[in-house]
Amino acid sequence: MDDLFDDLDRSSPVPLYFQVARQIEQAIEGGKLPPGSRLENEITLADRLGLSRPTMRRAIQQLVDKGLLVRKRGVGTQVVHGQVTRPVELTSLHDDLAAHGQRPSTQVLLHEVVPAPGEVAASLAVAEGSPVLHLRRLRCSGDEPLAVLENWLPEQFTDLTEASLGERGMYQLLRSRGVGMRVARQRIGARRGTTEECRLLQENRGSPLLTMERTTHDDSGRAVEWGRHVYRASRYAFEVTLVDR
Amino acid sequence: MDDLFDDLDRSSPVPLYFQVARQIEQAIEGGKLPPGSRLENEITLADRLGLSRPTMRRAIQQLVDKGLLVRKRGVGTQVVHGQVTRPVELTSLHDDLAAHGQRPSTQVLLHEVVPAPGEVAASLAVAEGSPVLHLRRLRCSGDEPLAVLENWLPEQFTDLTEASLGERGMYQLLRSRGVGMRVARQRIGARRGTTEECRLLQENRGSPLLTMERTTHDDSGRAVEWGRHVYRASRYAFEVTLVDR
DNA sequence: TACGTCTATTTGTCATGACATATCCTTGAC
DNA sequence: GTCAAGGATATGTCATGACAAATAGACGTA
Repeated sequence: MDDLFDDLDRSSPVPLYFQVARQIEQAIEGGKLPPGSRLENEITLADRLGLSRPTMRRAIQQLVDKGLLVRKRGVGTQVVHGQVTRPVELTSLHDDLAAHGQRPSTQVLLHEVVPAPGEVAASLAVAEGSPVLHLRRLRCSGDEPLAVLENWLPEQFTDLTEASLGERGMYQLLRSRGVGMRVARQRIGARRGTTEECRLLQENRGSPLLTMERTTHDDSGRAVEWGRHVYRASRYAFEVTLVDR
Repeated sequence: MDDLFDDLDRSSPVPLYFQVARQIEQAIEGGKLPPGSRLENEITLADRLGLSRPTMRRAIQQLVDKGLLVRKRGVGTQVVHGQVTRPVELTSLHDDLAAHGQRPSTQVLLHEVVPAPGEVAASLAVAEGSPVLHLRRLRCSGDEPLAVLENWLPEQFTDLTEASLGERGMYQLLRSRGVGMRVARQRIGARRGTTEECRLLQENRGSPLLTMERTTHDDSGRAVEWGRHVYRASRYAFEVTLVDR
């Protein structure tokens, strides 16, 4: 019980609360903290690690937000029962696939700069008619088609090349240009696929598809991207963790 | 700019950071803080309200988590562009509908206590074969059917009556019994509806439906409920806000 | 003009200390 | 034996103080 933690690196740029959170998370994944088990109280833990209580609290809170821990006032902190799943985070489909050991590939179906139509302009909060980059891509995992991704990006990104989009995910490209994406609002629904969508995705005509509409904002609050995606319902699902605070 | 805030009530049981967060939120909704506008720096704000900086930070952070604000080190805090939507929270469909002024109603299709099948037992983290309450309900909004809700609850809730479930939402019932729900993991997908589902939902045969599988845990980390729901894709969608921290 | 440097501003991280409050368990009274 | 009161324990809230680091703008130099 006592050797749950390795030493902390106070010279590292990685914040202390983050180092601690990761160690607790690993302890949970590794079975050292089985589901339902109780953590020591935060004051003792902080003491043992030579940390202040706020720092310790922040580490624990981070895992509560991830849905791994549950706290109850006057009682303590416990590990949540049940299998640990991976929640959706602010990543792209491309990154998700790569992280799961898949081999993502992309085929650019459409790549054009057009004047922003009304709906697009409203979602991106740019002037109607201002130049935007309109993309339509087919995303595959291995040999299997997985999703049709349609996106619009504001003027500052109209120089993204078709070739670069074929190789690296859109989020990766944006990040490498120094864009700090912070918030995304998604709307997840379902509908029958169009004939063309089903053809692209190698599904039978009229198959049910999972739809996702998303606006992503950067660290200045400006819209960076608006997208309408359709996924093969037979191969894809969204996972979400909700926490009440 | 200066009269953004009402006075704070230090005797109220509502935490100060929460009172502040709500006031900022109202200022955003009311247009006093338009999209893209910058907040004063947190030290000044804290001073003006007679608060400490950590408390002010916590208020702001709460709104960042909700996707309303965006912060950037060395720069400041800004209001996110774009329409403000309501993210899904840890509420039931019943509560959601009621909050939107709809008139939710429920028809209990099935209400039985059965020995937990393997899959259910695993999701609820109870012994296989232990008694569980198995529910199947049709949820309507006004006159329109909206979803078929199938749920399993562990032994301690097997005494929930069919009548009570017809009147109040399941989450409401659980809360009134002192259950503090804290974490839920959802998996959102899509598929074609079965013949019976489509009949219940008054959809054409084979219509696409939005599916949701969910496990809810209470503040002790124990599973409280496992559910498999199907929603009419033509009338329902999930909204999710993701924040990168 | 163009470029790099310095500085002011702002958020990020961390420590210490205090009191409030929910919960559980023990103890004691009836 | 049952119920109520009280204490122990843990998390929740809040204040104060300090330093680190990223950013943007001003300034000076080539």
